[in-house]
Amino acid sequence: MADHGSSSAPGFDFGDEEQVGASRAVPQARRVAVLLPLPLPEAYDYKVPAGMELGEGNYVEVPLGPRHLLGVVWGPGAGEVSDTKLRPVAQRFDIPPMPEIHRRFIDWVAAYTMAPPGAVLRMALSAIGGMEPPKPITAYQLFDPGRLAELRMTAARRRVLDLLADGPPRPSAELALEAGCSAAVVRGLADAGVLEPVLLHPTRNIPAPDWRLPGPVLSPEQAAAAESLRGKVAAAGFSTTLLDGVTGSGKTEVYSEAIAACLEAGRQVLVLLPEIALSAQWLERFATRFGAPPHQWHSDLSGTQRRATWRDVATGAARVVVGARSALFLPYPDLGLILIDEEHDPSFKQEDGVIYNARDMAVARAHLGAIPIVLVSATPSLESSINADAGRYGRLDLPARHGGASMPDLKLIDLRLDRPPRNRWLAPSLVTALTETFAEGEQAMLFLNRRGYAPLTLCRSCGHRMQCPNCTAWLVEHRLAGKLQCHHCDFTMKLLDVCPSCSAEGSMTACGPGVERIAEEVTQLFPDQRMALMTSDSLIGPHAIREMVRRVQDHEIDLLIGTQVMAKGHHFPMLTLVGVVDSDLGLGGGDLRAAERTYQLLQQVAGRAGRAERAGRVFLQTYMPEHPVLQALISGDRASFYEREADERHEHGMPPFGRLAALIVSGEEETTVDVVARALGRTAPRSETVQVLGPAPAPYALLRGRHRRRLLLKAPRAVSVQPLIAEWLSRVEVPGSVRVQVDIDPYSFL
DNA sequence: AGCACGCCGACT
DNA sequence: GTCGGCGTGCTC
Repeated sequence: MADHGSSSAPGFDFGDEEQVGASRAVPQARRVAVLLPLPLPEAYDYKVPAGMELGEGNYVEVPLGPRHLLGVVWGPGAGEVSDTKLRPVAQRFDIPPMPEIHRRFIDWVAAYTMAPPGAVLRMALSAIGGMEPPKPITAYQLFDPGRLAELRMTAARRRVLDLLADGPPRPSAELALEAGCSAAVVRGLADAGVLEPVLLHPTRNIPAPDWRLPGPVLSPEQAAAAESLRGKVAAAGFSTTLLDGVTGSGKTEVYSEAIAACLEAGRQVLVLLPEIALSAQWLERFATRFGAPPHQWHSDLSGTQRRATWRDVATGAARVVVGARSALFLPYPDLGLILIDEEHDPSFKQEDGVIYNARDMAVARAHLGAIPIVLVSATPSLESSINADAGRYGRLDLPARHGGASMPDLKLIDLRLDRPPRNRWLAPSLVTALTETFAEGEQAMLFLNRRGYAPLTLCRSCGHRMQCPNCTAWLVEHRLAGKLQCHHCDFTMKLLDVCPSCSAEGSMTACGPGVERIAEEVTQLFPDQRMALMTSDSLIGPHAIREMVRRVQDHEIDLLIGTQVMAKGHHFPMLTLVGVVDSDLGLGGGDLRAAERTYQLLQQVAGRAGRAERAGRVFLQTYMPEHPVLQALISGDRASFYEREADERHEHGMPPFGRLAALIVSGEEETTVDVVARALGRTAPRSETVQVLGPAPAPYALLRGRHRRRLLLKAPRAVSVQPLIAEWLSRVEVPGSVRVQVDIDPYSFL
């Protein structure tokens, strides 16, 4: 082949353009490989039209079948498709090309997650609604004062002209506002040729966070940790550090010093948070520390905001980006530091489409970019903790609560001894504690990780249970909405008076509590206290959350009842009592991760109590007070709990000591799904070291109308599982009606 | 991911 | 006899 002229990236030789004479006997079309945001197995080749200059990373518009798509030049054309089939690139967009490191990252994520590269590119591009530069704004300036003579002057016109006589060109709306007239006056002047329209290119003048501002006074421990992080940033090489400190130990202040150091070095910073929408307080603290807000990236941005932010990242104007997991896929030209706050949070794991854990992909991104990454948590994931102990990650501990506040006092309530009355859920001692708290004029919080009124509805007459027709799940009663609702698909139905099975009247009974039912109980017990529900049903959007947080802070509310949305990162100084209604929820099921997850969640909830100078009390209601998770929580001995969990993982070869991958086989027809799942089970790669378990019904064997089976592959750490799985899948015939998803490093061990 | 092509039931 | 269901396959 005659492509010996190709040069190294970035930029390469596309063909014959600079070749002279007879070195190339047959003129070939200049071609490039363009990656499209579709789940295609590879990039497609396109012809480069005469006069168009293309380099790797350029954003282009290309035809595909009947439509036109946005794609990215991924490299030189592979040349496997004949010239006659090639179609030309339609357009090159005039924006900074996708950085080389970002393209390598996309390829890496695709290879790791076993997703088509185009599917990963799709996540990276989903943000951009279009490639057009921001629309110029029409402004007006004085044009021809000579024409003033022949102009019929009015008072309104006079004011507009006076404004423009000593001021910059302004858009008509602005002029009209300042002159106190309508935009028609401005238009009239323009039509008369007195004013001249000029196009202003909007320069987004975003104040940059200022690293020079003095930070808060740090305790010696904080200062030492901050200095260590500053050192990592200065070293400018790959490193992973686990910053481990209890709620209130000042982790944010510490890692802010790393942000300052990175800003000082002139590089970009990415901060990933589990749910940016919930973090108004985080943003406020950032703005206070750095004198300007960071760029935000989350699902609630409008199209315009998204485009602007995307552009700011691409041009490097955005210095600090705070966002949910998808912010990892923005095209940073010069990323110098990544921070993952609440690194243990399960919401970093994306479960649909490309299945990936943003925390792990971020570590890979840091490795590719040779930059430091800091994982931050009060309750680190067992993986990160073990990796730190093994020396793969650095570890920085912040032991104490900063500012003198003491840790809350945790107590177990043994529900077998301290029994709530029939059809009530709060133990007498918890009710007493609530009474005391309200008497002191302080606030309380009741936590129950269950939305709705009751998780199960059954018929007292025949025992019929209300189940979702599309999922293996009970229908949850939402009494406030008057509905039964499935929490896994969009199925809802009205509450019934008559049993659908035996037609008995008035026999349908709510079983067990949800937050609404706890609210009902509390209203009866404390009719004078102001109470609010805080769940994902009642708080839609960041505004609702912000408003609720404000009402609690302003003490317009005495008692909060909520699910885990309430557990995240809000500081309520007057909140001194936390009651966990059901600490055992989540411990069942036999998942090896259940204990860890419950520990993290309850520790986080407990951290809500007593932030200021007031001591906090936490009561955990349980039927199994001897359980290691609960013992670890009340003793405060996290170390031995983690050690035991780590031993168990080690013994079973579970992550991070071994590797896991899950295959999820799904389809609408159960028998076909079973056939495929069994075929995969038969042909599974098995050896002394590699095991495959299953197929077994997936945790929700029926979800959204699709039957699901699951296989779990377990291999030693040293084994690269992707090639094994690729080979495995290639041996099994999968009909189009069945989908096989690969989940590398599944979150659930089931 | 779209979109077209392609074989089997209910309409004019 | 057609219109239309969505199963399979292609798009450089």
